[in-house]
Amino acid sequence: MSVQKPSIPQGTRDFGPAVVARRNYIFGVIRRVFEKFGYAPLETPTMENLSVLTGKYGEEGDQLLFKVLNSGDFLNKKNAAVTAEDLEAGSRKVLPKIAEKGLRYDLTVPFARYVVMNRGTLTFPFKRYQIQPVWRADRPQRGRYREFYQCDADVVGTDSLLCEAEIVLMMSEVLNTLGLTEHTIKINHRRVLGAFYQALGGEGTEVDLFTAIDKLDKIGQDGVTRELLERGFSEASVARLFELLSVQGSFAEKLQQLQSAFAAAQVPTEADGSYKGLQELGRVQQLLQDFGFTHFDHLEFDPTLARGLSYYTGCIFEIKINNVNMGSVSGGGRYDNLTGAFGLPGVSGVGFSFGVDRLYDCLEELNLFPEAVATTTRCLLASFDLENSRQLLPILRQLREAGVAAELYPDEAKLGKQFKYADAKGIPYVLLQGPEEQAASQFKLKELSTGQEQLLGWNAVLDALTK
RNA sequence: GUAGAUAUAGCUCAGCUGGUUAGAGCGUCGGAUUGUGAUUCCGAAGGUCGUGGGUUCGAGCCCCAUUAUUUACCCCA
Repeated sequence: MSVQKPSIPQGTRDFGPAVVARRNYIFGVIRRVFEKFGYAPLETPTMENLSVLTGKYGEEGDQLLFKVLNSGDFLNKKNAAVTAEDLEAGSRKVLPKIAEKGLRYDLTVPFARYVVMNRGTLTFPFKRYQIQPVWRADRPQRGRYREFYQCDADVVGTDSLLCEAEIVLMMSEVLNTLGLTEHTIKINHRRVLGAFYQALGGEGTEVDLFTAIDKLDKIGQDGVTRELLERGFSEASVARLFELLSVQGSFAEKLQQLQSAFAAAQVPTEADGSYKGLQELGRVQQLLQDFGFTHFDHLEFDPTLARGLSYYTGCIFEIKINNVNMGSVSGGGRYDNLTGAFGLPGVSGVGFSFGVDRLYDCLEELNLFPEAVATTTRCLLASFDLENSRQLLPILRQLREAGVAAELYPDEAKLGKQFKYADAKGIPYVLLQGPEEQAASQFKLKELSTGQEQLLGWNAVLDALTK
């Protein structure tokens, strides 16, 4: 039998020790911010029933679900789960009979399911964060993986715009703590997009309009124009749209300009004469100001921001790192009827998600990972021979009892090899006690970064390693 | 699903219009140094050139197929 080359599935990765340490650093920053804002941790199963997942992400999303094959021989003649007629009818008919579970596609839908299942025991408003991997059967490419981590924070059970404001605060704090200062937090409102659609007089479909608008910064005005004309919008409407989108200036100025533009286009208002989308965006900005938010230069009202997920109904968010060519590292928004699909209507939720894998790629490209964090071992005990190793074992124990991460080189090897090992692993100290030191009842401690060696008594060694 | 690119040592890559025994850097291992890493010097191991077929006196190089990887579109974190 020939030896096969090992491999891992497309779009998945191994994470070596150094990478895990740096990923944990990112997780730690995000977790601390979430907890500081009062969010509690939640974990849900890797697998959900397909009935929970399907139909929540649109037709494309359903195709990107990883399905888990049922156990058992479903083609067995007796008690066959799949009949000849099923096979005749095609995969649509066969699939539900051979797969009833799937890997989670995001963290929001499992969260909604959890809320509905536990509604009796939860205290509302319920704030939860969740840091777990999700899977998508996508074509991998730059910044896109088939298995990746999301870090979600969501609130359900309140309409308060304070939640939206706090999302901006959390986004800003995480990015600044990580050193990703060249970022833009983009915010828009689904009802603003809706108003655009109304201002154009009801041609085409909302979805076509929104997905086209969303691409503006990517394919430019010409590209968007071409796409809209193909989708049945008139040239006059497209011209009108770009007039509306051309608003300039500060957050407040853009709101003001759109207010007048919508009125001029006779877009219907709420009973109180306002446009809800614009009004809510204004309130969020006001709340941030009252809180003392200081990074308004990184917050942008972007009327072209659309985002694909169809369930957003209020504010929508997205983060772009400006000095790295990478898709968005975070996104989110409000959904008025999050739990409706599971039989609990009228519960509003708002939340957002960080993509750790993309954040990692950004930090690496910009060289923003702090030094250190690499190895856990602080001190390597080097030995001269087996007898010496035996004598070092109690020393090893005492170091560990003192809380010093320490290891003894397990094989009989030359000192050079042992030092090389420490160096390669990033271990800062090497401790040894050969015949010379033993005679003097002392130890030799070498700090690899400086190359300095000291002859020390046991207490001094402990001092040096625990300080 | 659509389109392009790539595949040569553990890693990153050279390899001329097709011509002897396929190279470099890094890494690994050994030695210079049987009590000292990162630095220096010397040496060694390591390749069915992704796989299968074809053209040719001769193929890492040309042609066809196939697989894998990767980039872009769609969509998204």
